[in-house]
Amino acid sequence: MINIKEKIAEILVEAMEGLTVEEIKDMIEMPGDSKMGDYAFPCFKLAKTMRKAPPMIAQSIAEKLQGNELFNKVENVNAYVNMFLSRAFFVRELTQSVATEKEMYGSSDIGKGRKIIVEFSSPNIAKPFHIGHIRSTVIGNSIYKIYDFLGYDTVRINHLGDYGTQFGKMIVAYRKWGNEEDVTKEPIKTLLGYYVKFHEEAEQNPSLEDEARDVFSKLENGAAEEVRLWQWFRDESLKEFNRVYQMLGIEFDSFAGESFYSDKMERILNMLKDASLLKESEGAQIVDLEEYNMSPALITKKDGSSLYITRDIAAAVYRKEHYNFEKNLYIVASQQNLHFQQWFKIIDLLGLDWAKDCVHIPFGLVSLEEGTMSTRHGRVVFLEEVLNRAVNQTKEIILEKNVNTDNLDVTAKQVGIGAVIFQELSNSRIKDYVFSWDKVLNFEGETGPYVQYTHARAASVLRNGGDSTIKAISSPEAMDMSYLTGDSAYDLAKLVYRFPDVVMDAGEKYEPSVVTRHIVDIAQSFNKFYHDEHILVENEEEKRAKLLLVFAAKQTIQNGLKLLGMEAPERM
RNA sequence: GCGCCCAUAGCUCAGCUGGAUAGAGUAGCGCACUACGAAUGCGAAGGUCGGGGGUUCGAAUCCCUCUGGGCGCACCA
Repeated sequence: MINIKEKIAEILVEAMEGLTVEEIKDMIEMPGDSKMGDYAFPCFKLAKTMRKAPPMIAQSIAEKLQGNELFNKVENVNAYVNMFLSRAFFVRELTQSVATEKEMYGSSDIGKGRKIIVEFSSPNIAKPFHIGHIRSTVIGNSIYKIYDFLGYDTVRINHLGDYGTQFGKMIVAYRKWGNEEDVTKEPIKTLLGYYVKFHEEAEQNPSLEDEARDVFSKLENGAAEEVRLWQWFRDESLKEFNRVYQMLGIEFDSFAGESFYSDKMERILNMLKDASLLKESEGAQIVDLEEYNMSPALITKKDGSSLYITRDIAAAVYRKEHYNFEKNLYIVASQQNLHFQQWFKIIDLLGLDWAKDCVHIPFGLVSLEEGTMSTRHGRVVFLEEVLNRAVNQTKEIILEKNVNTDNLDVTAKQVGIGAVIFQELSNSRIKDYVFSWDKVLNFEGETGPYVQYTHARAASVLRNGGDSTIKAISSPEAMDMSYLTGDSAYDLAKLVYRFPDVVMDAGEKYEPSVVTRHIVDIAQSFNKFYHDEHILVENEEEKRAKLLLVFAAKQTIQNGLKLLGMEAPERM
């Protein structure tokens, strides 16, 4: 498809000395108000170099552009050059591209041969998968989808929290109060119970903490009984996690969690020693980061056992050697900002120049109305329950509205789970939010169901279009686009046109909400078009042209939903 | 105490690397189903962009400062 900004810049470059096409391109704006044109060029900055008043510069530029086939009108308003595209020409270009590229519309090959690792979800074994975990899981999955769509060679890693002192606690608790039958029957709830009980007891009896650390130390040294229990807890937990991943339609390329690096940490310790970075303090080994304005990083405890920072360093080194990534992304809560800053600095100090390629992508905190979520106090909302309730609610709505679906259960799942995902990806990552049932079960306004509904509605129109639809899509070049020059049709086309840029932008910012927002805009614009214009008209030429635009909108919404990790139902 | 993040309509949030009159959704109010799906659309109303300085032709956006909130800061992850 033609790149309009570039085209404009190429024409303008002749009129402006000393500026490159790229620089001019960056100066071109797309006004929010279409009365001021489709593209605009502010001339204020040029005043100094060209030594002329901005309005005069605008006037001469406008004259240069007038008469070009790309534009319908070019005018000079308040030192802005406002450009109005030739609508028929534009809509033709656009709809042809979408009809040709279809499910690849918006994709790119800029990532070809470039490896990117996305670490996300990473729940703690033996603890429930609660609503706090949805963020890393869903945001990470979408970032993976976006990079995949941009042509990158992606690796999804679930860095399971399957190691550490918490397992010492779990094992101690199991031995004191647990039994095998309960764990097998309901693994996570039972294990959580042990964990909670452990902390209650430990308040009275602090020596339990030491006992737990001791047990973890044994586990790390390969003691048979400890390893057996740990393995069992891990297996049972994974079964339960996989059920949630399946509901969400999320997969991973690797489940190499923290335990995977158990035998790779000694090497890291040696590297740190060789670089003279290790220092003893209060019996523990630390890296002093004071001159970088950070608190010291604790590498090993006084009993010699490891901490997660060392595992993260070991994981990064392993990944560099095993995958040779170009970028290594961590979708982890903002609470861990300092942790990442610390160990990024440490690998930098180790002289590993790829430290700069490791990126922490933080997101805000989810809390409950009654306060911060706390696993050990049992104050959590289970993700599975949220998903199930959303699905049930959807079922009720479908039955109540008596709409036609192919399959009630499948559709309810697509819409209900989609609603939860969509809401999660609606706002900027970094914002904190308070979980509320009312909000997560509300399907009106800027929600997933709204976008999916719009998609289904477009699908319905295309079905009703029958043969005309097929002809429109198969030979888009044979269309009379003058039927698509009305404001609502044209506004829709402009939004569809921006989709590839939006995907790119979302990738650069690691921000799926950019895609979410944009498909809401497209849906709104489509619904307006739908109300303003009759699509299935008598005139075959007009009908086909309009169906082609409907197809372009529907396809773009679908591509966007896929990038969020959602389904795009044909009926709902 | 130190560090990082957030603050825009009653509520939840957009606002692109500074650009023309700050936009959606939601709640409340008033409309529109004899056209292709009303989980929809349209209209009116709703703002000292947390306060104060500064840079600039131009600031919600950049800099400084204050206030309010969140998170983190040694043997958990």
